[in-house]
Amino acid sequence: MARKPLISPALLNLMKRRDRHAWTLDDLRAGLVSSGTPADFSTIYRAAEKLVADGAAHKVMLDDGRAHFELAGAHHDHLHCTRCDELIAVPCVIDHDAYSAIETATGAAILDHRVVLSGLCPKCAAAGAARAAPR
Amino acid sequence: MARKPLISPALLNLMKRRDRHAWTLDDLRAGLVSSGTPADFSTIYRAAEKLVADGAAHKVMLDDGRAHFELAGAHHDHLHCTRCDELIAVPCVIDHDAYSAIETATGAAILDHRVVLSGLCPKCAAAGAARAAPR
DNA sequence: CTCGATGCAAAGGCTTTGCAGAAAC
DNA sequence: GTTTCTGCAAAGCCTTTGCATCGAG
Repeated sequence: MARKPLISPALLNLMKRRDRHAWTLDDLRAGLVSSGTPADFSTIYRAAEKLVADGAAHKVMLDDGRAHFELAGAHHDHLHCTRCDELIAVPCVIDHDAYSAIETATGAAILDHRVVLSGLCPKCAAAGAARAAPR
Repeated sequence: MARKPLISPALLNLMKRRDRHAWTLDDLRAGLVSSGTPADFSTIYRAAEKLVADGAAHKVMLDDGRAHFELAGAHHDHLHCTRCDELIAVPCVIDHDAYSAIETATGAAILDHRVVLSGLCPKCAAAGAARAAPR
């Protein structure tokens, strides 16, 4: 080894924050800046990819075409708020009976799944009930 | 109105083919070429977006960072084959009890969901059983 | 000196838009 | 003439990579 990594641990630390579950590269950079350790996109990108490769984080691609990184942990699904655009973790909603039924019926080998619910997060749903939902 | 659309109907026709469920812009262009109606990316893009806007098609973003278009129809989920890279339609695997439980528990307003199972499609699973799964 | 981490800058891949020409009315 | 579809070309947005540098061992 040759040089002590500064960004990777800073990223891990950042991603532990509870006010956000998933981070785009932009989010990560902004977070690093505000925590006093600004870094280049390429550095953040490489560090984030490394976390994914090491299994410490997951990469989720949303319909906005951007990658969202999150800490690895207990399996969960996602709720993408169409109003505030945040990605929130929710319990798994997969019906495992249907799941395995597909495998036996079709012969497919399902290794993993990814669910993204879309709608309003609790915060926006509450706000939307009073005001009016855009879009 | 002023000019008769050539590409939109050709797209719809193409997407009805049963040998493929979801189409990237590249797939669509290749399909149009082989059906004798080649078109520009921008034209295809605009026609596809129009189909989506009209509700005739859906746009699904996968982890490869590319948009996949499919005809709108009965709700279904997806299986993304990690070997042949195709996107296959499978029955819905959502547990609607868990689904609504989240809504009541968190106050979120879930409008839609998107599931992408990943693994081997039946064809590749069969092939993989004999040979050996790469990746 | 050697090797990994970092920043800068440029390249890539796919999507999206601006503009002008062509076709239907 | 007016409107809309189309192709060409260029711009954009993010992601990804090449290269030189820096710093710890």
